[in-house]
Amino acid sequence: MPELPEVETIARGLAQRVSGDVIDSVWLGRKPEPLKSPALEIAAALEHSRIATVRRMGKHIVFDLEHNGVPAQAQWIVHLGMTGRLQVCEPQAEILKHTHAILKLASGRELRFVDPRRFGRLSVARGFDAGGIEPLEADLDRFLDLFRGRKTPIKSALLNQKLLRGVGNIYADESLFRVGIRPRRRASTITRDQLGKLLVSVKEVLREAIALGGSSISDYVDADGEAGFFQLQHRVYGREGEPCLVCKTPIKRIVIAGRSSHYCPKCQK
DNA sequence: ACTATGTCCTGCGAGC
DNA sequence: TGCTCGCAGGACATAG
Repeated sequence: MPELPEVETIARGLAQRVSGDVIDSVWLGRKPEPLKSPALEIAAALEHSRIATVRRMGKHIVFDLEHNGVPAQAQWIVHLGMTGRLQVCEPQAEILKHTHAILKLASGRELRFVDPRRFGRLSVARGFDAGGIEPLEADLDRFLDLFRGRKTPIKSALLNQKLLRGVGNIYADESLFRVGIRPRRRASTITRDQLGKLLVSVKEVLREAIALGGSSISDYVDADGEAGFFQLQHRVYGREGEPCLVCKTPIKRIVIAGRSSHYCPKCQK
C-alpha cells in the first residue's frame, strides 16, 4: 500500500502520538509469518523500552528506543508491505481481523499492527540500513550514478529500493509523466539533462504528496485514521483510457516487471 | 553483476 | 444473488 509519502505521513503521526511512551508488554500473533526477526527477539527488544523517536527511512518506519534515558542498541523496524497499518487506540477498541501485533503502552493505549495480506514485516535491527538513497536528499551526481549502464526500464530502476528508496508504483508513474519519459525507456539511454529533470519531478511529486497526506486508493489511512488527498492529483496512475490532462490522448496501461504502468503515449517519449 | 519472472497473501469490484 | 477472474501503494528468491 504505502510509498514514501504515505509512510512519511504515518511516521509523523506516530511520532506525535507515541513518542515518549513506554512499551509495557508485547503480544505477537502465533503465526510468526509477518516477523522478519524471531518473535522472542522482538518482544525482548520492545518490552520496557521507551519510544524515543519515530521516523521514516525509505518505506520503513523506524522506532528508536531507549532504556532509562539511554539510547538502546536495538531499533524496531516496521515495513507495511501493501496493506499494513499501525493504529493507536484504546484497549477496548475492537480488535480488527488480521491484527498481528499489539503493544500495550504505559499511557494506557495500544499500538496495533494490522495487515490482511501479510506482506508487511516486523523486525529489530542495530544501525538499520534501508539501502539506496533518499530521493528527497539526493543530489544530481548521486542520482545520475544510479542509472549509469543500466539497461533496465527506467520505471524498474525507480522502483528498485537498492538504488532509490521510497518511490513506489504510483510516484514512479507520476514522476515519469511530469518529465515526459516513457516508463519502458532503458535507463542508460536517458540524457543527463533529462535525468536531472527527472530528479526534480520525483522530488516535486513526493513533496506535494506529503503535503496532502499521501494517496488514499482503497483503504490507506494515516496514524489518525485520516485519508490522504494526493490521489486527486494523479495525472496518469489509475487513469487508463481517460484523456491525458495535457493533450487529451487516452492514457495507456502496460505491465512492466509485473506492475501496472500508466503513461501518455503522446506526451512521453 | 544485472535483468526478467514468479510467488507470497487476502479482499474487492467487475462482469457474467 | 453468487460465482470467477483480475487486480492491488511491495519485496524477495530464483533462473537465465
